[in-house]
Amino acid sequence: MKQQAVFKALADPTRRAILKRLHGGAMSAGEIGAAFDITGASLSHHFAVLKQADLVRTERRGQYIVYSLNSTVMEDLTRMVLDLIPSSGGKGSKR
Amino acid sequence: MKQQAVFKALADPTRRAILKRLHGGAMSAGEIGAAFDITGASLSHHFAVLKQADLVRTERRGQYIVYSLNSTVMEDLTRMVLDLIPSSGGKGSKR
DNA sequence: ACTTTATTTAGACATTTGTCTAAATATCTA
DNA sequence: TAGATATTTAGACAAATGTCTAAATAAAGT
Repeated sequence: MKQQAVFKALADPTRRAILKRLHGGAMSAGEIGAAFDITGASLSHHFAVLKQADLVRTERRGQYIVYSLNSTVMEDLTRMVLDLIPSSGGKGSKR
Repeated sequence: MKQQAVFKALADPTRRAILKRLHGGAMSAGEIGAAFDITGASLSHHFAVLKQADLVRTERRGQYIVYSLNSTVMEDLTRMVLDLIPSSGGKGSKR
């Protein structure tokens, strides 16, 4: 599974901000990057990490590359976290 | 808030395993460490990271130091993650 | 008081991470 | 085709991370 990749991806504040930025819907790399004070190259690196964790999807739209949240993996994330917490009804609740 | 510290702490698989190990209740550092193939010093480092994130509590019990989950912060964690996911009723659902 | 057991601290070291600049690739438009 | 715009890739570099060994601290049992 991609558990490790997902948690690693979430460990960086810029990447968490990118995910939040995508709540409103799909955006191009440039639009997302406008909110951050780092180079496009650094942004692209963060996108790669998010993509590897399968947290975002990409689609080329002409000149642009459009990013969107992968809600499936987002749900997996919820499960992963709940699994970390006791008494959540998950595998962890070994009573 | 400790958001960054919490996500950083969760980024390491050993630390996530430690948290899971504590589901069953409080355990001494040594008991926890028995499950891992790293030195006590490395374990201690992981404990420090978890403590800084306020994910665990410590209490000296004679010769031992006993660790337990801090369920308050665990709940905060849930909120943080849900906040990362759209349409979860949190701040993110700006509609 | 000494010894043993449990845990942390200090310091070193290799690996990973986040950032940058410069160059490459892809697409659009004149 | 040439030039402009958007994004990624390659390579470098400092800082952070996870690990180790050795030494320090704390409590318990003789």
